[in-house]
Amino acid sequence: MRIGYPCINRTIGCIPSKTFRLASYSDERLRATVAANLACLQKILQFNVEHGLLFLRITSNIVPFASHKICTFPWQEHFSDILRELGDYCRHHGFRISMHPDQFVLLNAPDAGVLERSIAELAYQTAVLDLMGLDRATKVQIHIGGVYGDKAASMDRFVENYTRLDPAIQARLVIENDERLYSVADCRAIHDRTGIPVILDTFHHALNNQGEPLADVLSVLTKTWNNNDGLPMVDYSSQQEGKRAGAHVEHIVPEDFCQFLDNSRLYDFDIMLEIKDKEKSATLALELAAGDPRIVTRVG
DNA sequence: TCTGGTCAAGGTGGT
DNA sequence: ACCACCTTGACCAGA
Repeated sequence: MRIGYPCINRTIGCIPSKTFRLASYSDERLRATVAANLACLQKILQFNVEHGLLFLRITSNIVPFASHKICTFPWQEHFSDILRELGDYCRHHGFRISMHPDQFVLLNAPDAGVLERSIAELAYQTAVLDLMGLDRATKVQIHIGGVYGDKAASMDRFVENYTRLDPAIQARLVIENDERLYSVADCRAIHDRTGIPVILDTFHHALNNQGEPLADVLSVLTKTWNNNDGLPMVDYSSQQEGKRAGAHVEHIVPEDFCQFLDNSRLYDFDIMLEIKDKEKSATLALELAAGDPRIVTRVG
């Protein structure tokens, strides 16, 4: 069990998701931005290793506009050395990273253009991980997508479009339950038809479920991951008091997290903390989990 | 230097 | 019809 957080570190003073407006695109602007983003990513990786946080979600914005037509700069070749170095660093430290394309990636979109742009984005994110030389335990997580007025047909379309993907994308793709449309049971149904591993989002599950207790869900979902896929992944968060249902907390709620650790004790997985204060809560989570035999903070 | 309107992309649900 | 929300706010024109 590793503990991580998404995208941004608020302590070290750099941002790995610098971007710019499409209107100000130039190859030089892109090259400079990506160089800065990768330098920042390297600092975050080092910070995490030093703090025993061996898990990190990389921002989709590491290469801005990478899947947009406007981007003709050969960033893959230009940054292959540094990407490889970062990947080597991860491997050396037993560090796991993941990526999570945003809400525009809809593999079950009925619209051909939306589907095409979605696949281009998946290809970009997969390419980053491939260039880092990371194995197929390094995942790209998406939701099933929209319902489009017919959930069964939309699930069929997801399966159909998945089977046509490049195997390099298929090898990294995992699906995650969402808080409104596709529950854990729906993801499991997709898994049964495709073999795609399922990420449990505990917070989404609390908002959208068929009454299954956490331990039951973990029992089912951890089996959707095989050896090549690495340890199962779990996204953890809880409700911010006083905000709309589904709003992530600002800071980890220790009692809730400890209860989660206890309820899940029979299963091992990596935890992504979707909590707004990022590394601060992740560090506390590590302290709260001290003594839990699953926890790994250092490799080699 | 600071701030407010706006930013590639889609779908949903609340108003 | 319009708007906020989404894994993450950041960019930039104008004051």
